[in-house]
Amino acid sequence: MLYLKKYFTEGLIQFTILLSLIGVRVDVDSYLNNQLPPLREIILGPSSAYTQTQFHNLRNTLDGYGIHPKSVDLDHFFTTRRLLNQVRQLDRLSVPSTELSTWLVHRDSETVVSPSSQSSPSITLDNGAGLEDVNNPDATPAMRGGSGAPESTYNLNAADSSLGAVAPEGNQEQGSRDGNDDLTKEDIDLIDILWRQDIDLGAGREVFNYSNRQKESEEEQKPSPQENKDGNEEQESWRNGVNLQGAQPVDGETGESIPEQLPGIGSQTSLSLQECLRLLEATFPFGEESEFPAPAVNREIVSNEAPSTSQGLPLAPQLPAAEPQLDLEQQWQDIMAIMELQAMEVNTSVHSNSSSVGGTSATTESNTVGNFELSAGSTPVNQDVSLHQASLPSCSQDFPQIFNPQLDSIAPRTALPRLSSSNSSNINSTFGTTNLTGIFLPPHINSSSNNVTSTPILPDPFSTLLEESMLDEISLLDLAMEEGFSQAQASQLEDELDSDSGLSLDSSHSPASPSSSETSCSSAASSSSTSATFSEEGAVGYSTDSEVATVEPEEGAVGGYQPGYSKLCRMSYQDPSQFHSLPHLDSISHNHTYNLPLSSAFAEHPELPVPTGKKTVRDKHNSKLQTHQDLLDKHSSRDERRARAMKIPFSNEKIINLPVEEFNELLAKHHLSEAQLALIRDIRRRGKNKLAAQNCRKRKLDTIINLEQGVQDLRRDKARLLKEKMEFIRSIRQMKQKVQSLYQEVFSQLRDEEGRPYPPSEYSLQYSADGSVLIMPRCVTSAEQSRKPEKKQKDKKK
DNA sequence: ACAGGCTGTCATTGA
DNA sequence: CATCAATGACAGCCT
Repeated sequence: MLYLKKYFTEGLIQFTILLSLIGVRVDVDSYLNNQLPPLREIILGPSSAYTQTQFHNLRNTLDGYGIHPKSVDLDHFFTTRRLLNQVRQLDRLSVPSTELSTWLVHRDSETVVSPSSQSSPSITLDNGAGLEDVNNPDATPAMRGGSGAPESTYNLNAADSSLGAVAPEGNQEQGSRDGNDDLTKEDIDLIDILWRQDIDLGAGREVFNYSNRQKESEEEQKPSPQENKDGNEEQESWRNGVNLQGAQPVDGETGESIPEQLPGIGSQTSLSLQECLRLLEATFPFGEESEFPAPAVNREIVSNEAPSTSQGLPLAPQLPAAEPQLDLEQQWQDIMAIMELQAMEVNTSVHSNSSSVGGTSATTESNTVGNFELSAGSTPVNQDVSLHQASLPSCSQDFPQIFNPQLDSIAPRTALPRLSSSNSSNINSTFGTTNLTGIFLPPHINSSSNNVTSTPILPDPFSTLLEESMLDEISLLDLAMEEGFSQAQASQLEDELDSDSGLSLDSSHSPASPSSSETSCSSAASSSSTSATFSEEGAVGYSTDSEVATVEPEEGAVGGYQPGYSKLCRMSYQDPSQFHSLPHLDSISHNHTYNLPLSSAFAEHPELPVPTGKKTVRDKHNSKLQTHQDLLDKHSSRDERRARAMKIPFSNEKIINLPVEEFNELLAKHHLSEAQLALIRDIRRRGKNKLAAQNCRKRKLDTIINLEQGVQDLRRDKARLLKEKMEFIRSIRQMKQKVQSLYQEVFSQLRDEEGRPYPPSEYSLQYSADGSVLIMPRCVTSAEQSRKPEKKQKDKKK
C-alpha cells in the first residue's frame, strides 16, 4: 500500500499537471500545500546547497543511509543521488508539453515582443515581466503577480533590473525583427552558422553586450537580427549558461551586463541559478513538475527565504541548480549540444517555423497562449511552438513515436493554437479549419462544398488524433505509474509469481513448507526444532504457527502461498502483538503431557510460564526454550490448542496433510474418543479448507495480476498502433500535399478554347471513374456534374 | 473510531 | 456416499 500510495500520489501530480496543460484549472499549489511540500521543493528536491538537508529522511532512505550529515561525501552523495534520480526518471513517462510550454515562452516572446526576453532563459521568469514591460511599461511586480502565479511574492530586484536591461533591447530588436519574418532556410542556416562561429570565437560577449546589441539592432538589421532571430534563444541561453556555470562576475560573458544590473552577488548567483534552472528545465524534462515550480524556485532562491524542508514527498526531480558547478558546466555543454542539434533541426526540417508561424499568427496566438498559460502555470509567457522542437529530444525519450510525429505534423501549420488550446472543442475548431482538406486544397477550392475529391478524404483526423493522443498520454501516464509500481514491487511480484509456480496444491506433495522468506523473517524460532518426523508433511508454510516457522529451511524451497507481501515477516516479528491478540490463551490449560510432536520439546520442559498475554517486550536474555514455548503456545492455532486440550496424540499437520488412507490408519492406531475423533475431523476439514482458501485467494490475486499485465500489454499495443497511425497519417498528408501540388500544376496549365486559364474559383478538376480527369465548373450542381461537364470537357483529359 | 486488508472458518457446490 | 477442492460469505484481527 505504501508503494501504491506513493506512486499514486506521484501519478496524481502528473495527472494534475497534465490536466492543467490541457486547460483544466487545477490549483496545484493549494493542494500541495496541504499534503505535499511546496512546489519549489518538488523542483529543487533535497539539495545540499539551497535546502535544509533532511538528514533524518535521507538516512531513512536506502540511498542515504549511513551518510553522516557532516560527511565530506555528502555532496557526492547528492550528486549521485540526483543523477540516479534522473536515470530513474528516464523510464518514467514525462509530460513533454511541460517543458514545451516553458520553452515556448521564450520563442514567442521573441516573435511577438522581444527577442531578448525570448532568448534568455534567465529572464524567462522576468520575461513574463519582460513582456509586460515591453508592452506595458507600467507593469509592476504586483501586476506580474496578478498575471499568474504567486509572482506577487517574487521580489527579484536583480531580475527586474536585468529585465529592464533586456526589455529595451527587446524592443529594439523586435523592431528590427519585424521586417525579417520571412526567413528562408538558407537564412536560418546562415544564422545558425554565424551564431556558432560567434560562440566559438568568443565574439558573443561583445556582440551580445547590451550597447553593442543596441547598435547592432539599430545599424545592421540585415544579418544580426536574423542571427538573433533564430539563434538568439540559443545565444542567450548559451550566455546565460556560461554565466551560470561560472556563477562568476563574468558579465562580459553573459553580455547582459549583469554586474551593473544586479545589485548583489547573491542575487547574481541566484539569477544564474535561475537561468540554469530554466534552461535545464526547458531542455531536460526534470519530471513533470518542471513547469509550475520554476518560478517558485527562482523566487525562492532570490528572496533568500529559508528553504523549507520537503515533507517527505517522494518526488525529487533534482534540479541541477544546486549541484556543483562542474556538473552545471557539463550539463550546460550537453544542453548546448542538444540545442545546436535542435537549431539545425529547426532550420532544416521545420522550415516554415520562423517565417510562417512567427509572422502570421503572432498576436492571436500569443493571446491564446497567454490565457492558456495562465491556467497552466505561473509563467504567463508561453508561446511559440517552433520551440518545442528544441525540447523534442528530451521528450522523445518518453514519447518517441507518439508525440514527435504529431508535433512535427502540427507545428508547421497552426501548431501554437493547438498546443495552447484548452479543450477539445478548441482543438476541433483549429483542426477543423486547417486539417488535411485545407492542406490538400487551396482555400478557394476548399471553400466549395461540392468538391468531390477534396473534402471527404479525411474528415478531421487531427482532432481525433489529438484527442486520442491526449487520452493516450493519460493512459501512458497511467501506464507509467503502473510501471513504476511494478518496478517498485517487481521483486515481490516475481517472488509471488514464483511462489505461485512453486505452489503445489497437493498437500501431500508440498510439505509444509514455510517459505524461506518466512523462515528468514522468523526471529522467534531459532533453535527448538519441531519434530522432524512431521516436517515432510508439515503444516502449511503459510501457517502462523511458530512451529512451522522452525521447520528446516531447505524444505521451504517450495514455499507455500505468501500472504501479502510482508505478512509473514510481520506475523513473525510481531510477537508481542500476537500475544495481545490471544487473550484466550489464559484459559488454555497448558498440559504438555500429550504426545504432540511439535510440543515435544516443551514436554521435556514442564516449567511452562503461565502466558500472561501482557508480554510486550520479550527479554532476549530469557531462555530460548521458554521463549519458544511461549511462542508455540501463543502462536498455536485454535485447532492446535484444541488438539492439545483434547490430548490428540498427533500433530495437526499430520491430521491435515495425511492422505485419507494413512489418516484412517492413524486414527485406527489410536483409541480415540468420539470427541477426539470429531475434533480431528474438524481439524482436518478446517485445515484443508484453510489451504483451499489460501489457494483460492492466491488464484484470485494471480488472476488480477494477469489481468493487469494484459491491460499493460494492451496499452503498449495501443501506443504502438497509435504511433503507426501517426506515421500513416503523416505519409497520407505528404501524399496529399503532393497531389495538391500536382493538382495546382495541372490546373494552372489548363487553358480553355481561347487560350485563357481557367479561374480556380470557377472550375475544379474532377476525377472520373475511368481515370480521366475532368475540369468542371464549380457552380454546377452534382447532377450537372455528372452530365454536362463530361460531355463538354472530356477532351481536356490530360 | 473507523476503514480497509488479511486470515480463518463455515457452508455450499461440483467433481 | 465419502472425499476433496473451490469459492462465496462472514467474522475477527490488525494496521
